[in-house]
Amino acid sequence: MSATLATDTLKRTQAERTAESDMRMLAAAISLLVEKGTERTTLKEVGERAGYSRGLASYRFGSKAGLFSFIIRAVGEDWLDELQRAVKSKVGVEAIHAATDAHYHFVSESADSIRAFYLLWFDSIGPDPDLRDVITKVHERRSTDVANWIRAGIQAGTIKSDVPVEVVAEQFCTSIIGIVYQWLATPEEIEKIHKLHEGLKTQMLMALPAN
Amino acid sequence: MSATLATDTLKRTQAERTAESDMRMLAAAISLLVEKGTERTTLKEVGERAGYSRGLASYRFGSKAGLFSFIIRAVGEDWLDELQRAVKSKVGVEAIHAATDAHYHFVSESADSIRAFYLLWFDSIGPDPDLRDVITKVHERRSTDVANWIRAGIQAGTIKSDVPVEVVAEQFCTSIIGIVYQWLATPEEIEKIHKLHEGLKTQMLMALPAN
DNA sequence: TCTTAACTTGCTTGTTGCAAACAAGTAAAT
DNA sequence: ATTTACTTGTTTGCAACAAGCAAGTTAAGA
Repeated sequence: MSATLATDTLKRTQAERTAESDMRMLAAAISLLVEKGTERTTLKEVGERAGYSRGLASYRFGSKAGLFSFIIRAVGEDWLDELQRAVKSKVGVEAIHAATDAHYHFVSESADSIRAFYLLWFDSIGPDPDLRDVITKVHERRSTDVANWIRAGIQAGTIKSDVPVEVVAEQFCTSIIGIVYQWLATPEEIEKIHKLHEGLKTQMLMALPAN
Repeated sequence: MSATLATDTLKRTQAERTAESDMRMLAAAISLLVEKGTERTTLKEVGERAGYSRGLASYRFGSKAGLFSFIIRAVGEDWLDELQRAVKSKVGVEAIHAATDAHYHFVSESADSIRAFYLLWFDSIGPDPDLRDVITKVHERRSTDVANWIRAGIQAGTIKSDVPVEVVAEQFCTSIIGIVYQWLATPEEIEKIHKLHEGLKTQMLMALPAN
């Protein structure tokens, strides 16, 4: 019993305790979301699968919506950064293509955290203003990232200066959402998902003409 | 009391009885879905708002998933037909543009039934195989409709014969889904929704080049 | 500085309210 | 009379919250 956790040799600080229970409940929630979807994921089971009591998830996150927005924050931040890293210092169409490739890459690897993240994304349509706001924030962050890549392309002279930057950025993000829906609905058709990503790349190529 | 329903003057056949309760529960469910979303719509309230007992919706549809797939069938069929009617005998890019315009038109009119339909559409990601199958069917129907418009355009000679028909059709449907998500998430930004529809039209124009 | 008492925070258990699902009954049509 | 539409009773399970227990933290008095 004392050997279940490497860090279990007594005297953990309170901060360490919550950090660990947060991490373990996050992992438990993600695996449950992937297994059963948002509806049938229960706070009770999250706590128990994490190795705690049935009540802890409720207590810590206040509500199901609270847990869900915690997950989105935790996974979302990481992931936006990951996409940025894939793009590195690229600009214009190159940046967008790199981001699209990276997106397909992560999706095809099917990391549980990404799948859970997008499950919650589509759950946000419901009238929990809590969740909705968090998603809206992630969406805006993504959209401005894309717009900035386009603007940088214009400045670098690889994209005509009269393209409607924000509109194209929104189109890109909208297409990504559509693709993600397909992926969640029919994860087995990975080849279709790949084609849709490739199609999006050529679509952006046409929407962002060179000078 | 006796005047609440025009058709209430006794002696209705069993078929009429269920047809009416089905209709009234459908209407009640749609209004509840629009007001509260899928999560907080209860079978109890559907029955009561329709003017029946708390138990009827449960009894008739068996489960929440049962009610939801009934709604999708009822609204979905009508609506696919409506789109076909807007397209009439047009083919090729013209047909797709007409369908896109019609889609925007219905969405901007914000008929409750359409909104409820799409709320359920996004709910189908969860692991209710029941709902998922119904949605998949509607999606496939829509996709083949689009593919047929493209093929007809090729036959009519207005579209080059080497375009990947199914891929473009899937791209179109995927973009529509993305746009619908935006509409559900931020219904107040109707101008953005309009621009996304227009953008989709030019996107399809480029994906389906003339001979 | 050690001890220990007061407190703060993490976590658990008890309870309530409510919805889904189903069973068993009543009323209306055939 | 029997099938079919609908209602009412009951069970089960979860979210939400309240109240308690246990572990960690701070500080006063030696």
